Amino acid sequence: MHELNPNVSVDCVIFGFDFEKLTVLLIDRGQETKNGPRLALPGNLIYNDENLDQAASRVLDELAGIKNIYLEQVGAFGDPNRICKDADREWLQSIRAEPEARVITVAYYSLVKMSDYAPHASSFAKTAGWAPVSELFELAFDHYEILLAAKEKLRQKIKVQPIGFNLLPEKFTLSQLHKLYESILDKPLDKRNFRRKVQKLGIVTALKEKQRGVPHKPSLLYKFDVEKYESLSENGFDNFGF
Amino acid sequence: MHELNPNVSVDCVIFGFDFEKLTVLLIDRGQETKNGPRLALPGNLIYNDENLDQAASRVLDELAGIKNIYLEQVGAFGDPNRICKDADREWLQSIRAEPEARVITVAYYSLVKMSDYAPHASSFAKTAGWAPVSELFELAFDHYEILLAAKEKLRQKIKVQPIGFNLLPEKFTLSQLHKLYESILDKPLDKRNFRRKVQKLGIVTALKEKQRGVPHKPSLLYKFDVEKYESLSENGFDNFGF
DNA sequence: TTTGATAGTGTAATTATGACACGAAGTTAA
DNA sequence: TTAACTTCGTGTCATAATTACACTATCAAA
Repeated sequence: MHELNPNVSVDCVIFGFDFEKLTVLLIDRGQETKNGPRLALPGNLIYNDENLDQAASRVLDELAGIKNIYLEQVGAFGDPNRICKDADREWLQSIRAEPEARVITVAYYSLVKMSDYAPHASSFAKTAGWAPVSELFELAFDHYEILLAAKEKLRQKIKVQPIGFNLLPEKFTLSQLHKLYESILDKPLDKRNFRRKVQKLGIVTALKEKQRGVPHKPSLLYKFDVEKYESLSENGFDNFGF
Repeated sequence: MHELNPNVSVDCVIFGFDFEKLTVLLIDRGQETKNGPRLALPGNLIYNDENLDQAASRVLDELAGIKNIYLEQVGAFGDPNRICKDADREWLQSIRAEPEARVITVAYYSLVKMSDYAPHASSFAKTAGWAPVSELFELAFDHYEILLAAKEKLRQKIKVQPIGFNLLPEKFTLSQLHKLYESILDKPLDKRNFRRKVQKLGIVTALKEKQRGVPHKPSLLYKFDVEKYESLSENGFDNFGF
């Protein structure tokens, strides 16, 4: 039946990249609650006739207008006190949860091309906006904990699979890719070694086109080469790591 | 309140190692159901006043008498049809789930020293027993899918952290460790290269003691050296990979 | 034309990996 | 007691991957 499950929600950690830092999409719950910060991850209860992945996609679309993106489960979070029933009563009602129910949440992270998604307001969130991950230190509920877990999953995943391209536009420079990897891995990577490695992987193709309008030497643009990536994967190659 | 949550369960993939193959602890539900095999992962509904990790530990203890072991979350599984309400009505009742409720499960995997745990029967399971992972092809509900996901998590994890020792007795031989890694990674590893790598890691210590009672040249015994491992970890070393 | 900013490039030393074979040390059975 | 069997334990060499490191080129703006 198409009804809300009062015990299970999904929360989405939507990562973006502003060419400088890794960012995350947050919603502003409008008013300070007694026990917590205003900023929260977009999330909502699931319906009983959808699976978890579908629920995450739906929430992403409803709350941020985002469709068809890279989405991966982080895990389930279920501390009995993860939501404070007193302080967050109003909030719980606004998402149609029963204020007395215990809510377990399944967290997802997703990677989007930041420019594609101008955050929009919804009935649930007064406003939504991008915040640099490294400048956040608290969020509502247990969402900061979820954010850290998502960041860690992303870090591990990107060491092993070339998913970073989901955060960049179709055409990008190797410097941008470089900074992206540094942001996610939280450590400096040698420029020349990075470029050598990327080029040896063989999954980026240089375009016959340069950056325009920059006040310095323009960089060659590259694209992620899906065909090459897939043919490598099919042939058992599985080391796309950094 | 200490009551069952009808919508959320935990299921545990308990891995063991019989010195030949990776095994998993399964319970036998006693009778064939209309739609599925008898063998299932140990699992049960959670209580509303425990967190998910606690629930997994509790279930492990109740269903298999296992305490204080390595435990890691695999993820949440929530397909609306993961449990067939008609065929499994009896089973649902036996674990006190409401037959009409939709149950989402949070899966964990754990690593135990097989010899420490003689599987026992419980009120939920007629019998419990170890089965080689590689010889299984179906399980009740979506448990085979969960098993595969757990195996994959374990594979990824062991590439990066020395958790394999949880599957071995205190004293073990390098050949046993070697076979363990081959079982988990599902591929042959060169003996000499493996031994070189393990020894260079510096987290096993040779004992002044040999294997006894084997009908061939006895092997030196080793132990996992927790202190060395921790001091390496603290100093930022993080490549325990294979 | 100078300044400032980023792009783009190569080498050499070190370390890690992968392939490969045989004598040693026990037990068992003839 | 000897022969057969099984697993243990070891080293080298070729190749590949990683690390550390510095200067010139190209563009825009002042």
